[in-house]
Amino acid sequence: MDDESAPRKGTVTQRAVERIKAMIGEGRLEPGQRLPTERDLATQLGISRSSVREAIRALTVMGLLEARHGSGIYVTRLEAGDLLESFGVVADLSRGPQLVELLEIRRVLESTATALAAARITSDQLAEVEKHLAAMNATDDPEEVLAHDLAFHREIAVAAGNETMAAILEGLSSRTFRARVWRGYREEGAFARTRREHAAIHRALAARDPEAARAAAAAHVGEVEEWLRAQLGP
Amino acid sequence: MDDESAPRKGTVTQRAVERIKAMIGEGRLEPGQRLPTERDLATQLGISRSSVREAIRALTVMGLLEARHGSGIYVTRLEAGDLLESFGVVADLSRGPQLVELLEIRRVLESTATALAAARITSDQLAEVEKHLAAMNATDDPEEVLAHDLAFHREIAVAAGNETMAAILEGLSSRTFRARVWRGYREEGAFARTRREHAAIHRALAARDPEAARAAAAAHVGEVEEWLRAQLGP
DNA sequence: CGAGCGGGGTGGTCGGACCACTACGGGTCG
DNA sequence: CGACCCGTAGTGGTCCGACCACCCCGCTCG
Repeated sequence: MDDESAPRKGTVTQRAVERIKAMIGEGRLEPGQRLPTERDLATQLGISRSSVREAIRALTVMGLLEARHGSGIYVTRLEAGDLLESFGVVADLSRGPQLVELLEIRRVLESTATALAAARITSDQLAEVEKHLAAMNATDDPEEVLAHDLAFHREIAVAAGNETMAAILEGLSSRTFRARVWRGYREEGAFARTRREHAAIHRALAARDPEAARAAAAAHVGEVEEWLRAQLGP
Repeated sequence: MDDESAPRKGTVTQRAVERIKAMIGEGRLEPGQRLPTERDLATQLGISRSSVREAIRALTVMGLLEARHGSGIYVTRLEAGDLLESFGVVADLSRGPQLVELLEIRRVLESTATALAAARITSDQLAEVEKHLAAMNATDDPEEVLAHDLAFHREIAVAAGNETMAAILEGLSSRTFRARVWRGYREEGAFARTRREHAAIHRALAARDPEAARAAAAAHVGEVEEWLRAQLGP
């Protein structure tokens, strides 16, 4: 005796996923709100706890829910960062030509974000960018350089004012992704060139020059892109 | 007595996810390959079948695995379409300002893709685009118009030659997403304008003019973007 | 009044049973 | 001889009940 006429399509778990997703989509479940117990959900949906758990697992991976051991299940803030967290696996698992495609996308988005940032960045944010730029140039530890490199671009993406774009770029620049590509790249004397490119980006930001910023960012990513393309060619 | 030193961090299921993901990342599991049965995997990983199932569910949502009832579990082709399938939920669940951000991203990517398509599109692909353009203008059924509209842009994205970008745009144009935004948009006499914009895009493609194509696509998405921004403002 | 310590409730894991479906092969019929 | 049908073994899908690990909150005791 269900409260609703149960759709007969798909597996039980899939139906549960759709129903919970719909509840969130319709606003019946607010961000941050706590869901009923797994056991209660099982009763309400008329399915077993195992199936409920799989549905929750699926929604957790999608970034809609968050399970806290011993506490309960909660709806995430539903912000870009939450929903695009799993986007990074694409970058981590892509290979060959697909890596070039990803860099092409990153070039487009990164140049746009940098241009927007040039027009909107605040003094505080600019200071933060400069901090990472200096730290990047002050050390030779590849790990630390990479960390500040990531932070450098992340700060710029945030300054662009489009959180969703920043989240996507975050995924496209995930640690393992860049580590994989740059391992070979950096060994070809690209270190100095990278510094110059970063300096150029910073200069354009400080000058509040969107066009220069767009060009500098596109060139920066384009360098890596071209190198990768050459690696795959022959 | 495990075969490997088991990392002690995180839940059992999460560890299983990481291990299987790593196997795929390292190439030990090829695309299309069949995995051991859930029962065997449980034994090999030293965990219960329930946990294995949750791990598989997670990897399925990520687009890495595909479970076929009665047959087995298989690695997907690992192409952009598989991995970005769940990307659409972002578009379906975003609201308010986040919708504008998504349209901003779509404008950037769509204009780039259309420009690339103008340079690379084949005669066959162009004919396909024209087919959807004609079909779109030949009917008044909103459902059918929307379907051909989607196909129109999808064909262009494919012609751009970047499958990953096409997959992202596919998610950014998901059926429910556009239906939600356009419900109001279309009612404001935007129907005719949309036709003109589509015609302009097609003209630029036929003329193999990337710059014109970029501008037409940017204007097309920008129209909706501005309308949505205005809706949210006051 | 505060720190420590429980206990109840939550998600996490486990094992085993059964169901639904697919794939494959042997048997049958034309 | 070949195409078809059907049974069966094996797979993922679902369910159940038990127990574990952890968090939160209130109670107690110093």
